[in-house]
Amino acid sequence: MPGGNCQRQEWWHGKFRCCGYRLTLGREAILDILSKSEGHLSAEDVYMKVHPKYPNVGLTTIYRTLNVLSNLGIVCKLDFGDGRSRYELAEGTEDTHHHHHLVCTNCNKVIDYTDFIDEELELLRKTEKGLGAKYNFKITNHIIQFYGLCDKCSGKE
Amino acid sequence: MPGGNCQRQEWWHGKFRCCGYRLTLGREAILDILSKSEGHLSAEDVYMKVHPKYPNVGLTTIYRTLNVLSNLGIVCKLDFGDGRSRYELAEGTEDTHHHHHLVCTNCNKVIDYTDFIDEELELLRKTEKGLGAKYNFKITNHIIQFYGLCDKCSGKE
DNA sequence: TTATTAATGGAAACCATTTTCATTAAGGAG
DNA sequence: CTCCTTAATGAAAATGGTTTCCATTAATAA
Repeated sequence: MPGGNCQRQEWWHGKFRCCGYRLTLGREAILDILSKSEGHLSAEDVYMKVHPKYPNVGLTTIYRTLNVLSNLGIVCKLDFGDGRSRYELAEGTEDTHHHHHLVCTNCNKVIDYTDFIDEELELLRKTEKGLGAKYNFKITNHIIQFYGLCDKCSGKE
Repeated sequence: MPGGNCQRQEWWHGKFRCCGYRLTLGREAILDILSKSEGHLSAEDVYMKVHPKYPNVGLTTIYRTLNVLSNLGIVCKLDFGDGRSRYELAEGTEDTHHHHHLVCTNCNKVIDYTDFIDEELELLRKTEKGLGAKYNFKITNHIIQFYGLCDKCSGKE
């Protein structure tokens, strides 16, 4: 598992290569943005961040690249119920700490939390192993999300 | 918590009433279909099932009703990454057993599983309580999903 | 350097979902 | 039971995130 920026690039490089993908400027730009931003970016968010530095990278490429990255397991595609997909670097991509989400169903605010991670990891490991074997499923990722009303929204009613 | 069909209807009736919603034929039809079907229905799935018996219930009403039911916590809105939302009766709506999903990112096949539920429930109870207090979040629902490649799709590579 | 073919961008297409608006009907008041 | 208020509805149109098309560009292997 890579550590620094250089090694990380090498890693992506390798992942791309061995799957027959070409490493282009646009893709590197997108990976760069993702690794520098805190999660939950929509395709358009990524576009807005990439555009100033690389004005010739179109939104279509953002979508295509995010799909590729998602298929490779490098980014995780999320849905918070606001009609657009969100993307963040998947765990295992160094400096990404294991976390999950608390989503307000009213204002769509999202809180990352890292509590109970140890117990959670224990259960997840067991579950992944058990389910993987039972259903012959090759598990690559998981999502845990809690839904409810946030501080402000629960007060309003 | 209601048991039979009659009591269940009473329960919905009450939930609707106390929130100022009117109980219409269309809404009852939709609830009826949801309670008779195994989960993971898209809005259009519901429409197709409701239509033969109630041809004058439009797709718009299906969407509107599913939203209302989702807000009331009667149904749970899910996303399996295939571009359309899925709905199923939320837990706590009797005969709905606590379960989660195993989603194939290649063919979108979904497997329900109920393994490790006891340990999971323990963790969830703790997490909900802890997070609820810490962030002053009123948690009403949660989702746990594992992603990966199913039996068939992992063999293909 | 050249040839092959994946990658790209811009425009158009797609399609699930939402909005609009005129009409209908649920449910409380009398 | 009837009337009245207003939520609910359906059909059509609008919306908007995402994908597809296609001609052009550029990354990689030979």
